[in-house]
This record gives sequence, C-alpha cells and structure tokens, in this order.
Amino acid sequence: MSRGLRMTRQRRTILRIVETAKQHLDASQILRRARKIDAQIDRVTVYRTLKLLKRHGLVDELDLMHLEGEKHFYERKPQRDHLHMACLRCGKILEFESDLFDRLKGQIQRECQFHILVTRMEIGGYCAACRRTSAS
Amino acid sequence: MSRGLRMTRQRRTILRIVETAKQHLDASQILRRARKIDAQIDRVTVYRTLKLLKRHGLVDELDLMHLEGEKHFYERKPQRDHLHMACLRCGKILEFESDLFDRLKGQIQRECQFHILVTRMEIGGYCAACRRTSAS
DNA sequence: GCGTAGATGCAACCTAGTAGCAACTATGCC
DNA sequence: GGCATAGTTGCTACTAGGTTGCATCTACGC
Repeated sequence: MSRGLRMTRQRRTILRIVETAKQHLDASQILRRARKIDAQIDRVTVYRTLKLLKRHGLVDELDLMHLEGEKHFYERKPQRDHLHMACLRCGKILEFESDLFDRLKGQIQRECQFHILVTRMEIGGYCAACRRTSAS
Repeated sequence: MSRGLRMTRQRRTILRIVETAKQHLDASQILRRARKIDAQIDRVTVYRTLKLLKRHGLVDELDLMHLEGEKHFYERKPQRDHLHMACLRCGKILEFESDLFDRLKGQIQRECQFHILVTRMEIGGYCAACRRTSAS
C-alpha cells in the first residue's frame, strides 16, 4: 500500500485476519476477530478496509451463492484463480483450480478484447457426499 | 409449475416480464413493470416470486459484480449457460458462450463428483472500448 | 359450486452496507 | 525529533434490499 494510502494499525489487523483465515469470512466475522486484537475497531472501518483491499486486488469478494443471506465473504487473492462450489444441501464450500478455467479466461481476453481484473465463478449444486445420500 | 404450486395472475405477470426483458432487470425494475400491468401487485410478491423462479431453475440470479449497489439482477435461464463480463468503467454488461466453459463444467462434474444445478461466472474488467480510451 | 392449501398484500422488521463529519494519526519534510 | 496535513477513524444516523407474520383472498381438484 502506497500512493497516499496509510498502513494503519486497523488495516494491518484486518489484512492479517483475512490472509491467515482458514475459511471464508464475512464482514461481521472479520469484525469480531479484529475486536479481539483491537477492541476499539469499528464496524465501519472493517467495511471500508475490505472495500479498499478489494479495489486494490489484495482480497477477492465472494457471494458463495448467497447460501446464508446476502452477505459477502472474503479471501486473500490467490496466485492462481480458482472457482467455488457451494453445496446447496450441506453448505460446504469447495475450491477448484483448472487449466480449462485459465484457458477460458485467456479466450475471453483474446476474443472479447476484455481486460480481466477480477473473476468470480461460483457453482451451486450437490457435493459428492450429499448426492449419495439422496434420490437425485 | 405443478406440485402444489399455483399459476396466479401475479406470477404470470412477473414471469412474462423476466422472459421478455431485453436487459437484465433488478427486483425494483420488475416491480415497476409489473405495476403497469397490475397496479395492485406488491413488492413482497415480486421478491417471493423471483425466489421461487430461481429455486425452480426458471430464472438465473446475477450480481453483475455489484456495479451499482448490492441488488440482484434476473434473466430467464438460457438453454446454454453463458458468462457475464461487467466493464468496471462504463458499466456495460457483455455475455459470452464458450465451449471451454461447457467443458469446464463437465470437468467439475466428473472430477469433483459435484452435481451442478446453477453456475454463475462473472468477470470484472475493462471492455474493448474502455481499454482504448485509457492508459491501462 | 365448494373446500382448502397455497398465494397475496400489508405493516413491521432485519441485515448489510454507506454517508457526513469532527477528532485523530501516519507519514513526508525540515 | 517536531510539525503540518492529507488521509483515516469512530461515531451516529441513514438507506437499500430483502424477509417475516398474519389476516385475507383465490386457484384448482373434487
């Protein structure tokens, strides 16, 4: 972060939380964790910081098929993009990297002359376990 | 629609609006159009109906990268899935169908044993026109 | 036509996120 | 190190989008 941006205590805290998180966190979970480190930190600061990190490509925002309400989830931007599968029965989130995915993005850049900055691919359906325990 | 579901006047109206729309509409735009046909129709009915249509796979819900607020957009479920590109500068929405996209979905079904019901692939970036008129 | 499960409309509510603004502070410069 | 100040924070209040509870209405199978 440069260009007139400041690395404040709060931003450092929030960034660290997202970067070290083992699952996808939403804003209120991030706030809760941030408060454990810095009790003064405000809800609004969390929202503002996430927006900033997203705009600067440090974190990705996910909807995860809105399995539970309309909130957003965040994850540190990975080296290589992946897609998310959300099981509509058990709520499990799976990630998947694929050569075809990378090639698809390449095709879009070439054929549509579209300069890609963010991608979000989410799939809803039934995971292997849930398929087995049901008729469909 | 069967299985205990009723085809009411309101549902018919909403479904027709989404099916004949030339662009992606959000809930409030759908409400506005529905009221022109049936002045009594309620906001809540629109939300409930869209949820229902989504659940039954008749319409797809889109975020379109949340270019303007957090609302959702709807489109009739197409024969063949496509992905959406949203230009972060001019706001234009482009659609794209691709063999690679279909193959990627096939790969997921096979390799992850994941039964796909809905897919949502959205890409944010700069469209051809906006790329040309800017440094980046 | 009748009964009823299912749908609607209304009002109240909820949750996620945003705006305005005075007080605070990270950072560049001396 | 101390200072100036642009950038950031934490309040409070607010908005947008969507949901719930419930009494009333109605599509549709008989």
